[in-house]
Amino acid sequence: MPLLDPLFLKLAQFAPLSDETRWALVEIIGGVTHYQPREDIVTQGDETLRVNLVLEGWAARYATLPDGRRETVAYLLPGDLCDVYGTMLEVMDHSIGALTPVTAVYFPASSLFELMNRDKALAAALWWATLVDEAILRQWLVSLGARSAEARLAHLLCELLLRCSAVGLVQGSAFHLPLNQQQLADATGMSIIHMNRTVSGLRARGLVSTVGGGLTVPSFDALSAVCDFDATYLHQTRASRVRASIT
Amino acid sequence: MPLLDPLFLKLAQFAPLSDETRWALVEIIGGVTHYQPREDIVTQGDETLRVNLVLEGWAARYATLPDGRRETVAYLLPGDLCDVYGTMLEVMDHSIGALTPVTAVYFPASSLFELMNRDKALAAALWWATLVDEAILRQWLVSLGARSAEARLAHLLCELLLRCSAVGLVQGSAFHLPLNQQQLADATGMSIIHMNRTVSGLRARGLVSTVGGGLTVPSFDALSAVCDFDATYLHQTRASRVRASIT
DNA sequence: CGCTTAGTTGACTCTTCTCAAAAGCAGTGG
DNA sequence: CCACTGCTTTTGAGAAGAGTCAACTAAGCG
Repeated sequence: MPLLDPLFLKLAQFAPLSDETRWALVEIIGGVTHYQPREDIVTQGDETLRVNLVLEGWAARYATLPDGRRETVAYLLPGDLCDVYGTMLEVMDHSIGALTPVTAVYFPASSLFELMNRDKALAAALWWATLVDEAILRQWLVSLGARSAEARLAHLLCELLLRCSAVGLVQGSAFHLPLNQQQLADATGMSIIHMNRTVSGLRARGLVSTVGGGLTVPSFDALSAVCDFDATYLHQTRASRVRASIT
Repeated sequence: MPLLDPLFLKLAQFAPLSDETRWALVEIIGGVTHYQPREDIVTQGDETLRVNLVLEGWAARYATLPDGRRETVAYLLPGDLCDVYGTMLEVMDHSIGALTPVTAVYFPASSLFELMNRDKALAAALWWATLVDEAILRQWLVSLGARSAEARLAHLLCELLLRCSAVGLVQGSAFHLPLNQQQLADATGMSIIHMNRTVSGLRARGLVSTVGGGLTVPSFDALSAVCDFDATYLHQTRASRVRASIT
């Protein structure tokens, strides 16, 4: 079924799912929902009875600070599941909101658990996805703690390019990112003004271009050089890394 | 067995383990190892065949940058397991090193998986621990992205106080942290000099004191006020939160 | 008592933030 | 077709935060 293809493509980086598993997943879909930009998919304090899956568009995990500032701690792309094991914690300690128009489905947590109990290959693939999410979180921490503003942005773009590529969202050689500078600033811990100047810096060197909203990366290799990007932490298989290496 | 008590105390925050589970864990211990400060417990690139458990002392997950700088992305305290599901990824994408003298045991990953398959209560408790680790990672990200240096340090200290308290490492009302300023700087993305000035700032206000190495926190409440600390993300049960609320 | 490590302080530089305002760019309605 | 509006991007200037270099002090240890 094409509906869940982004998930299947993503998990195929670890191991392809069998047709039986795919059908079983389709059968336990609880519903499809559309979200507008800025709309919450899950809000801090919500109970964790559903496992959401983004199919189209971009979303973000974020925390809101007492002064109203928003800090993004993860991006969710098509194929990304939100909190497979979330029911282990009673409530969400942060929110998930749409950044662009988003189409998502959800699975009842109980149905998904039941399926994972029967289907060890699926369980392993979802563990893998959870661990990669954690590795991404660690890399973001390294970025904020130790990389310059420019390297921080470049590293983020490299990561997003590879993640998008894995789910078939990179056509040809250029990668286009549908986020505005405020959204990028929230994720990199910069003010929007500094983000603007950082973008300008990369653009002046031809590493990104800004046409029609968002950023476009013409060459992965050139960009990865400015931030010593090492893709190991994404734990993609060799096959998918080769597919991703379109520069 | 008192040996694994830190782990049992930690997991009791989610749900107490049965005696059977405790004995089963003791039986699959693969070995005990001691580490000196600066010594690696696991090194980037290592295969993930063992699951380490810290029993005494402090360790840290860290990444090394091209310029030699070290960024700490997590602290491991007594009771903390390293990468229960690590075998899902082929190699470690970062290192784990001792900060103080450390005593650790390890479980062969295969034995632990087998036990978790039989013992759903244990599996659930370890999932819980993994999810809390991820929540901590997100909070560190919020700290680095959006909090001031002073709030960053205060938030870290509040977190460590509660985590230590949960495993019985806080005696009386004062909490002592056996880390030096360089180690704290590595974890908060500051230079050691700025960490020194930040510590001085908190000390001048009586929020921490420095006697005989490391930091001591006399009052949790006073410190939590300077960083708007909200302990929800640690997902401790009410019982353990009450126990932890010694100020 | 000298050695080593950790903590402290000062001076200076550079990154990044804040405030403020202008410019570019849709979509809307007259 | 054009003014109007709201949103995003861009630019400037000054201030604050944080890093670097360098030197000095304090504390543990053989």
